[in-house]
Amino acid sequence: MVFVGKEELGVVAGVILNNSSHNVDREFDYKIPEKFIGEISVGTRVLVPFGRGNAAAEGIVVALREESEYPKLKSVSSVVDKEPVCTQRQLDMCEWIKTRYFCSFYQAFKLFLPPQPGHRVQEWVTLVQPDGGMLYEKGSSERSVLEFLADSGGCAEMNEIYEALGYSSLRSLIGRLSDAGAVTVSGEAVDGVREKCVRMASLAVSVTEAADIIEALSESRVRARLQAKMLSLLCDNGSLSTADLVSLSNGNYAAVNSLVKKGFIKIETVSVAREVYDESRILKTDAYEPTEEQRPIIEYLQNGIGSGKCEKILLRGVTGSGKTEIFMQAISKCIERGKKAIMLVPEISLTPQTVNRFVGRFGSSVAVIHSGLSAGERYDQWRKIRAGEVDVVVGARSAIFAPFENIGIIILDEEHENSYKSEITPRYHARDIAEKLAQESGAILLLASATPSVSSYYKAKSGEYKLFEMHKRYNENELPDVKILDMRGELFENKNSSPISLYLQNEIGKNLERGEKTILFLNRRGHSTFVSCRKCGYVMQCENCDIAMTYHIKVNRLVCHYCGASHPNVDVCPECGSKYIRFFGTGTEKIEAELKRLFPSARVLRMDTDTTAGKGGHERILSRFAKGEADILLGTQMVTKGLDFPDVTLVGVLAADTALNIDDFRAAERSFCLFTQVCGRAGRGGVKGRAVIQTYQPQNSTLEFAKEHNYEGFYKNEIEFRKMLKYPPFCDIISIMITGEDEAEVRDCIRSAKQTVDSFGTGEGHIIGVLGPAPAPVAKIKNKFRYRIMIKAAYADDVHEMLSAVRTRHGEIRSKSDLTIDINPINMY
DNA sequence: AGCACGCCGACT
DNA sequence: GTCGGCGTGCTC
Repeated sequence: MVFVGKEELGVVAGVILNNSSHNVDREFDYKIPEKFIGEISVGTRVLVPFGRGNAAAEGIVVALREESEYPKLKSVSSVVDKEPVCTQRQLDMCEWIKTRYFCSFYQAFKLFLPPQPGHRVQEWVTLVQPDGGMLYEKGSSERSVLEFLADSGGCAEMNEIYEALGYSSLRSLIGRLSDAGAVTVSGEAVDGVREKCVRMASLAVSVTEAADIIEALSESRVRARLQAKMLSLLCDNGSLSTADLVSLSNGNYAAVNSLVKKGFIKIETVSVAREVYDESRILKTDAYEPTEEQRPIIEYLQNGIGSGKCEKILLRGVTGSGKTEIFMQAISKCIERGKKAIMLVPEISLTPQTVNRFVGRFGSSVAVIHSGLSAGERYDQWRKIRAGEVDVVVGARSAIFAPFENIGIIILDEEHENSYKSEITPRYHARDIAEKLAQESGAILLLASATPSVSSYYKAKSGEYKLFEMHKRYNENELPDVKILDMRGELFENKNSSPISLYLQNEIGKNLERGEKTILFLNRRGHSTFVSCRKCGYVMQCENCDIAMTYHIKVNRLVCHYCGASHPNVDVCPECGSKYIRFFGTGTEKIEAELKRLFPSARVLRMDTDTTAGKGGHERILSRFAKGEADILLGTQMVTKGLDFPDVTLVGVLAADTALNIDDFRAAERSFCLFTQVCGRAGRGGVKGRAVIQTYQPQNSTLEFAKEHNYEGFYKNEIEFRKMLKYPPFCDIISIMITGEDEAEVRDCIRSAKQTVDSFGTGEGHIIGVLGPAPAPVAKIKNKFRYRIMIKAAYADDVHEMLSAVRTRHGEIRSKSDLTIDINPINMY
């Protein structure tokens, strides 16, 4: 028994395993051997023997106790972490996430750690008696394993043996050998990501002694002169990394070693944090005097921070109204009160510019987390946060899990953004997590957007959130004039078959003449959205997905935008053999070609997933545009965010209809945001901008509201529609999806899920409606069939029992198909 | 998830 | 008569 503080800690650990299976997703008790007592606490990862084969499994200790109700305990076999990697508070949150999003405990737990590629458990089998094999018959599998081990130097990894010998029941075989005392099995957790280490050299003698040594060495031959130079470098700099020492002296490592041998210098290995920004190159900024609109909001936030009372606030401020300054002054106060701040930004907006603004204000007390960082960089950011070295985290969705305690404020900028919702298990929404976290920490939750989500604005209007609004653009720039262009007359009246209307062509021409910049937006990449045979009507489809393939002219290939598969373009129809292949639909590549044709001298930059691949791809294109290397920026969604370009005076939305007509109840909301955002890019820096939205449904009310920059009007209209048809925020939508390669099995599973749903009836009125089962709109992706049931429930929490039952039932069937439950999914395909 | 136990068909 | 199929239950 060991004593930590006043608390008496037990010798039994409650461990939850890293096992996604629902059946074993619970606590298992293990004895803590004498040698590990004191090393293991709640929040430490351990390896334990699990199952009949005693496979080494990783698990997280969630409880320590005196004794177990279970009589025959196995023992913890090794300890993974020197220190606990999470707190009790975080473990409680895991439980909450597990319940709410129907993932396993360990999947939730992993959210709180930096991603660790290469982290795995190895099982080592070691030969005990070198001649033990003699006990077994020649040719027996036991004998083969022992011989293999002897050949491998007496020790091998379980997988290695399996791959070499291929026995299907290797584990039980090893188990028998272990019982017989011929081998031992041990587990080891290996890490792909480690601390970065640097060897630092410093003087082992005093500076005066060094001076004498330098003099003596300088008088000797060539090589010793190098040593003298190194010594004098160290005299000047105190200590240097061995690499710097070698490069600064223009020398080599032999000289360094020689100095060590002579005892003049000493070398220590120190771990260093990988830096993700260079503070010295970022201009320091100070808070500025807030405007009349900003002041009351800043004051309100500053008064609330540190009160220990959770408060939820929605800030609606038009683009350019100075929201960021409000965030920074609030964070400033938060730090002053000794509390931590989390600043969430959509991944796509997390540019060096964004980071620089925060680092410029808060210096090195900022940690940054986003997907562009290497695993090592993320790990170091995580360690810095955990060690309490920073006060502010700026990051994308996953930064909400930063290992902070004592949080004062959580900010979600662009709170309407879809990227806050995770589309992989655990399918959490950062806004929900933030709300829960703010509640538990007694922190301020600040949601901000120019076009808040309908749900959040509704909550603000009904008093759940406090609402602040800002209507003035900071530099008093006017919002652009928006023209809704009716494309219906284009072909027959204007005899124009180009996807760019004559009006827009004319406007682009004017901009080119005046040397002003243009942004064109089209929500489809590639050249043609589908390719089909004019003779038989066959549409080129992906072999693995139930989706038409997109033609990409640059590589002359057909590409599937769902699974990424591609194959060479076809000349003849694979179905009927005719040569009449035709390309339909318009993507960014086709527009690029069209612009070349219409304006041969214009410099066009295309920005989509294809041109921004790789690290810093966005940045590269945006900065080229900012530097004036192009006249027209053409791209998908990504041109609507990011840098501000002062000389953009014209924005064109080429096909508004693709956004307006998506089969999703949020189509209007998304379109409104999109158009508002993209139009907001026109006209900064004094010149009034123009925006042109091309559409075949000019009477559409969403377009009208976007034209007028009328969020309130849009909201009133939209909330009525949602209320009438019972859509969020008046309900939660739950998707139950089965995916698998065997279509018949997938159908069986979804039917059984439907039976379970039906058996709950309307769940005392909690269930508003059930749709399906039916194939999902994209019925197959990557060779997996997808069947789905959609449920509308007043509150997702109220139907938890029913969903739980669906999952339990699916577990009982033991099918190879997967079940996914998604609360308020973003993608409806 | 794995793995063992257990009860029914085609093989020496 | 046995070898091996995968249905069912358990894992601290």
